[in-house]
Amino acid sequence: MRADARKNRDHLLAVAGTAISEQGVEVSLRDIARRADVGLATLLRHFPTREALLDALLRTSFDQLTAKAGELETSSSPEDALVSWLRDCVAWTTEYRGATVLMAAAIEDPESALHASCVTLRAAGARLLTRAQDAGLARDDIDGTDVFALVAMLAWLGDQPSLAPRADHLFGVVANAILTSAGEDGP
Amino acid sequence: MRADARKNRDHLLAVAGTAISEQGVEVSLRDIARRADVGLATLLRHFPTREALLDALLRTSFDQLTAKAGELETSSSPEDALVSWLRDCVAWTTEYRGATVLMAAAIEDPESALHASCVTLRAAGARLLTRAQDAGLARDDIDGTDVFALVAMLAWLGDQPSLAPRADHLFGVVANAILTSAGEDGP
DNA sequence: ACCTGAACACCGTTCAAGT
DNA sequence: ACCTGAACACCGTTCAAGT
Repeated sequence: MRADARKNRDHLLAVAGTAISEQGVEVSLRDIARRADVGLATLLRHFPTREALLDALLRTSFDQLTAKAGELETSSSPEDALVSWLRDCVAWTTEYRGATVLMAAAIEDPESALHASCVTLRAAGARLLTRAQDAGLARDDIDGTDVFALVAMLAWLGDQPSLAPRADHLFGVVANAILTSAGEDGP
Repeated sequence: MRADARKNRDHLLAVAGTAISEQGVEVSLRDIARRADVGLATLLRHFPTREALLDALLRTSFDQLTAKAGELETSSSPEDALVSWLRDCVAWTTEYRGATVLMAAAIEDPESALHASCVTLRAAGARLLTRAQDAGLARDDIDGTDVFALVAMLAWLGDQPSLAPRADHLFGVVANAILTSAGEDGP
């Protein structure tokens, strides 16, 4: 890549990051280009779709979360590892309002630029889940996709201004549900 | 209202209903007007915002759900009443893809055309919850807004094509969580 | 190679002009 | 009263023309 192109690309990513943190992932691409003092077509040249731009922005965070899962696997109890990793995932999405919808769409669309990252993330969560299940600490009728869905639901909740105040509390309710043995219906 | 205006209004509602069931609540208003053989400005005259149109369409269903809650309060056990009503709410939203986001926004925005309907719905759910709590069958650290949020989460899940297959299963997980006594952490 | 302005087909909003 | 075409300011996409 030519030096000027690299510079444009990096600058666009920086501007896109702040624009998205301000207005959410549906921010106008034209607006990002304007704020980066660059033609809209230049943005589209570097990132042909909104998802491609998101992927470039999110990949670092995804990699960190995946790495974190690996650490927790050895450093914490199966129960603590799973719950605190889930909490990290949900907390992280608050930086990217609206990203959950894109991630949900990407998880089963191999064409999506976000697909690979989402699959990796799901696998990391699935490993922590399996570990907790093997220790008899998590219900065994759920799998990695269920955990992905539950995280997505809680992240979505945090995206809704009117319901966000309940997000922390309901995280506890859901986490508790995951850690309940399956088949035992209530008290 | 003049006869021709009434006719336009009814026709617009019918067309909007089918358009939304096909494409979700974000369908183009221009498209609805086109399919109704009416000027776009005429649609906007009857329904000044998208939410006003949604409200007119959803009010009937909301009233039915509220009435259903009243029936269940006397006809079923506190546990069955709550769970089957929640199931009805979630099932209903599959008709209106994307409506959950609008409902979440409306529940705390008194200016929204959907506000009153959402508040009524939440109150109906809250009554069923309280009844179950009084019988010692539901955790007592949640309230009507939490239930509204949980329903919204599950409805949102059904809206995501990739996660929808898990919606039924996770409904069971969440329902189970609601019916678990609070404070009792796992087995 | 890389960038860009301009044209395109869309969107929701608004309003003066018609019946 | 009610309806509507047209103008407006936006959006993302595409591409011929520039450097």
